[in-house]
Amino acid sequence: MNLTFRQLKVFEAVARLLNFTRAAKELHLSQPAVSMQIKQLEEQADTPLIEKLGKKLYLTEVGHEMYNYARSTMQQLLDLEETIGQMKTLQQGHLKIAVASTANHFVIRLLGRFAKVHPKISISLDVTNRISLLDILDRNECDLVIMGRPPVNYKLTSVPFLENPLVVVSHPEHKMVGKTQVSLKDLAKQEFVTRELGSGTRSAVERFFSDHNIEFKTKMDMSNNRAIKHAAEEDLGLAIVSLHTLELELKAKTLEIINVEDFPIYRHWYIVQREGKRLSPIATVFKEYTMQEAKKVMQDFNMPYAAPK
Amino acid sequence: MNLTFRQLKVFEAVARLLNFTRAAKELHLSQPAVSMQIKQLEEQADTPLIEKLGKKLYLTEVGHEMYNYARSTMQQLLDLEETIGQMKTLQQGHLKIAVASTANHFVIRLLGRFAKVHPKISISLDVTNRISLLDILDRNECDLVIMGRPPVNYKLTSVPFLENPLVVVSHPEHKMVGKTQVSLKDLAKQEFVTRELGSGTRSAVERFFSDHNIEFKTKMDMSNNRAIKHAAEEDLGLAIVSLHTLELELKAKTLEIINVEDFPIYRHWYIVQREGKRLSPIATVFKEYTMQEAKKVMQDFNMPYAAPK
DNA sequence: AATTACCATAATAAATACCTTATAGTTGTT
DNA sequence: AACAACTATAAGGTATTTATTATGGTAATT
Repeated sequence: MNLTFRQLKVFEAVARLLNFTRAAKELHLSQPAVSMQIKQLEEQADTPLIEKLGKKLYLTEVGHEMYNYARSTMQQLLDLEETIGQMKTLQQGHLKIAVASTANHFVIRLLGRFAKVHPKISISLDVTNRISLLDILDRNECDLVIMGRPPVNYKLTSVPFLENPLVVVSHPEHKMVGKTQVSLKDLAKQEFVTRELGSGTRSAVERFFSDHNIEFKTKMDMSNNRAIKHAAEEDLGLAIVSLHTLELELKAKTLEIINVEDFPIYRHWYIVQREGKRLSPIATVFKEYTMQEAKKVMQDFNMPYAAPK
Repeated sequence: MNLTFRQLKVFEAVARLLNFTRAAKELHLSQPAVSMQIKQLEEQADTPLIEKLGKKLYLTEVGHEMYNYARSTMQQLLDLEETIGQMKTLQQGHLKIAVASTANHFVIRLLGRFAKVHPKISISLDVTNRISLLDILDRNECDLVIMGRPPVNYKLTSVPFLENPLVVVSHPEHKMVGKTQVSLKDLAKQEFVTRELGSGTRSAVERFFSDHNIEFKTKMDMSNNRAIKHAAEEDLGLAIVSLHTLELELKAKTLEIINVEDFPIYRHWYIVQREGKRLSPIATVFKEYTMQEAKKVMQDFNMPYAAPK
C-alpha cells in the first residue's frame, strides 16, 4: 500500500464532515480534486472507504479504520513538529558535556547557571580523565568537552576560554608561606608531589621548569588531583595545581599559596569538539555562554581567576 | 512540514544502517537517490538529521526524533494493512444485524452457527419492532435486517429466504384441538387475541380473513408476540402466530395448533438492506449463508418450517 | 601516494501527482 | 417537472517527484 499524506489529509476532512463539497472548501480545493484523492486512496486500500446512500455519506468499516489511522498519524506529525520546534528554540533538548576532573568544580557552577537560563533543557555531565575524554570525543558521544589544551594529533576544534593558573601550594606552616617573593632557584631545592607522567598539568610543569633551566624534583606522583592536595596538606612536599581546584582548601586554610617568581603558570581551559561536528542548537548556545560568561561566573563565586602577584 | 512516506521510508533505512550506500542497496535504489531523499527530508525539517564525522554517520537529536516518528508511523501503516487484509478475508470484522422480535428465535440459532464458522467476527444483534427496524435501515445503522415483508414505499432491497407459517393456536383444552379440519366458517365464530394494528402479522391476518370474506373478531390486541401467546395459554381467545415462535409452547404443551382449512397462512421472512447499500465482506457472506442455510438450520433444530397440513 | 569506501552534486529524463474547468448523473424536494 | 445540492467523470496542463548516470570530493587505509 502506498498512501500519501495528501490522501490522508483529504480523507480526514471528508470522513469528518461526511461531505465532499464542504471538505473541498475547507481545504481550498475544487470538489473534483477531493473526489480524486478519495478515489486514489480507495484504490490503494483496494476497498471502498465511503459509501453514499441516498444523499448521505457513510464510512464503511474499513473507512473507519482508515479514519483512525489518518487522525493518529496526523496527530503524531503535529507532535513531531512541535518537538522539533521546541528543540530549535531551546525549549527542549539535551546537552551532553564531558569535563576533565580538574575542571569539575567550576564547570558545575557554570552549568548550574546555564540550567537556570534554560530550564527545559536536560543536561548530562560526564566527569572523567583526559584519556577517556579523548575517547568520548572520538566516539562522538557528547556535544562538547571541557579540558586542558587537547593534543594536536587528534582532529579536534578547541577554543581556550578561561585562564587556568597553576600555583604552588604547601602546608600552611611551610617556611616559604608568606614570603613576598620566592625565587625559582629556591623553589628548585624543594621536592614536589605531582600528577602522573602524561597528565596535562605534569607536562606543563615540566616544560616550565626546563624552560627556566631548573631541575624538577618529584617525591611522589599520583593519578588524581585530590590525592596531590592531600599529600601537600600532610606536608609531604610542595604541589603545583590549578587554582580553580583550591577553593575549599584556601577557605579552610589547610593549604596556602606560595608567592613564587614567574608564577602562576598560565595555562587555559579549552572547550573542545570534534572537527566538523555540527553542534545542536543548545550546544551552540552553551559554547557561546561558556566563552562569554566563564570569567564572570568564577568571579561571582569569589574565586580569583588569577592568583595574586 | 510536508513529508512524504517515501522520505520516511528511506530515512528509516539510513538511520538504522547508518550508511547511505547500504540503505540504497536494501531499497534497490542508487545511492544518490537516497542522498536526495534525505536532503529533502532535512529541508522539510529545516534542520540536519544526520551528521557525518569522519567516515561515520550519526543521528542528530532531531534525527533521533524523526527516526522514532518514522518507525512508529510505518508500524501503524503495517497494522492498518493487516487489519484491512483481515477484514477482507473475514478474519476480522463486525456484523450488525437487526431482527424483528418475532424472528428472534430462529435468527439467534442462525447466528450461532454462523459465528462458529467465522470465529474472529464479532456480531451485534438488535432485536426490536418493525418501526424501529425501518428507522435503523433509514439511518444506515446496520448491515442487514431480518423481518417480515418490508413496506414498498421505502427504498429497500429485500429477499424472502424462509417461509413463515402463521398457525392458529389455542389452549390445549379448546374444543377445536385435535379436529381433523376446522372450517373457516367455524373459525370465524371464534374470538381472537391479536397483534396491534399496523403490525405485519395483524395486516396479514386481516387480509386473509377479508380475502375469504369472513369476519375477524378480535377480543384483545397486544403489542408483542409473547403477550399474545400468554393470553392464548390462559384461554382468553385463539391466536394466530408464527410457527417459528412456538417451539417452547408446543414442547411444553401449553398451546396446541388447530388444524384449520386453508391454514397455515404462508408469509415469509425477508433479509433486507438499503437500496444501493454496499455490503461489507462479512455481511455479504452472512446474507448468502442465510439464504442457503436457513431452512436447514430450522430443520436441524427439529422445528418444522411448515406446519403439518 | 595510491587505493578504497563513502557521500554530495549535477544534468537529465520519465513518471505521476495534482489541480482546474466543464459537464454529466443522482437524489431528494418543491 | 423543475430545481437544488451533491458527487462522478473527463480532458488537459503544470509542477513536482523520483530516479538514473556521471563525476567530484573527503576520510581512512595500505
